[in-house]
Amino acid sequence: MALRSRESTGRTGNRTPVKERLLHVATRLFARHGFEGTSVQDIVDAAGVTKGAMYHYYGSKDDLLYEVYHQVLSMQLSHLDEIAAGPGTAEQRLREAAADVVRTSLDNLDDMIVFFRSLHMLPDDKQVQVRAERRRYHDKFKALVEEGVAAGTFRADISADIVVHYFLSVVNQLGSWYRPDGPLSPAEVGDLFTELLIGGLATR
Amino acid sequence: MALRSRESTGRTGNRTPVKERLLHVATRLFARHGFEGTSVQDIVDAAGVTKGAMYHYYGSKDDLLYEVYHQVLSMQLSHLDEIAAGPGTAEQRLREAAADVVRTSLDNLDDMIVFFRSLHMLPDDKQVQVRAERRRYHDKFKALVEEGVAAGTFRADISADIVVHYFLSVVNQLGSWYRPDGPLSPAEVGDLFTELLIGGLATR
DNA sequence: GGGGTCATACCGGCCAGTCGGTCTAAAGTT
DNA sequence: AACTTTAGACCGACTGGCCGGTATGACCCC
Repeated sequence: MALRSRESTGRTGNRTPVKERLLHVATRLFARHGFEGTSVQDIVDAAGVTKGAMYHYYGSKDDLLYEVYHQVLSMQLSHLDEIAAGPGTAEQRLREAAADVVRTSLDNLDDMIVFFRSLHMLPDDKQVQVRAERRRYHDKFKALVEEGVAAGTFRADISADIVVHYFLSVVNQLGSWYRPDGPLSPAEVGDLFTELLIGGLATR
Repeated sequence: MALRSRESTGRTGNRTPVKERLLHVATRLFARHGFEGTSVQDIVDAAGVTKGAMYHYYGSKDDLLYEVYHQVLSMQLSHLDEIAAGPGTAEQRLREAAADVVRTSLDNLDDMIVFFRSLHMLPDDKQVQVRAERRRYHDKFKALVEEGVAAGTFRADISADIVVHYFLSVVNQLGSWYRPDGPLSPAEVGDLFTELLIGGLATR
């Protein structure tokens, strides 16, 4: 053996670093078979390494799961920060934010599937962290809605909290019905859902 | 031993039949800890019986899970059938249907939590059955939307399929944020969400 | 005395995590 | 320039525990 053709890990022609490769295949497997339905052995097999490698980079199987959450959450939160602080009326920025969160979720469908299905498998302390991040997103989104209400653009008889729960539910469930090979692109779905949201919010 | 104080299963003063009690505690535990996070031992302990009892009434752990789905789905489908066939305009009936599905879901929150989180744990054949039932619900709901579009009440530029996915997502996610001890009753949430849906659908 | 209703003991399999070890390449050392 | 040391990257056999499911038989009511 030992024909390890330099360039680090060989076997298949896969050249992405082991650590990221592990996270990637783990996300995929978690999405397909669930967290509990995926053994560590499955993951390392799919990544073309062994358990030693995985436990070298990650402290536990839970760690891997946490990384999935952290990655997608921090990405979406930074998007929202940027949009909320940008120019435009409250309605314009809410439209952007809504379309963006749908689009990015559809672009990372596997992460979303894992997200809404396996949160409860995390150990309590990490679960608290995730919920806190999620809450920050929720509140930021809510602030946008409240701005629109204050401006008279949106109806005031439905609390912003409920509206946000309403719309983020739609986002979190994307993975349960959307098929990438279907007729609608992520951007199209984003636009349609944004329309439905704004329509429901608009004052008559 | 053998101080079984008649009245069937004794230990605690619980008098509901064992079979239903098992399903009930199983639902509760599945909702709290997930399907895979709940062992058969946990279930029978909580029900105050032993494994012998459980495997007497149910063929497997999966069976228990399937019962949860079947129960809530058939209930909601029969509701929808009745509403759709009832009197009123398309909009009126859609309002009723939307409010009802939210209300009944909130009244059976544990079932909903299990529902959207553990479907993938079912063996393939049962999963197919559940999806078929779900599809019937989806299609019936969709027909209502299409009726409203045909009548000119709802906008025609958003496909009914997307609208149904949109709203049922909201329903399926209820378990992830609603707290029974919160400020809103199930009926209130139903009304608010119905408003948001109809508003988004209405022609301008 | 037979059918329904459970209890108890037990098995085989899987699975997260561990641990000692190997390989390699860069960093000192002389 | 050869030689040693060190540290990171990764391997893979092993284990201890849990978990779904089964086999067998006791108890009770008709």
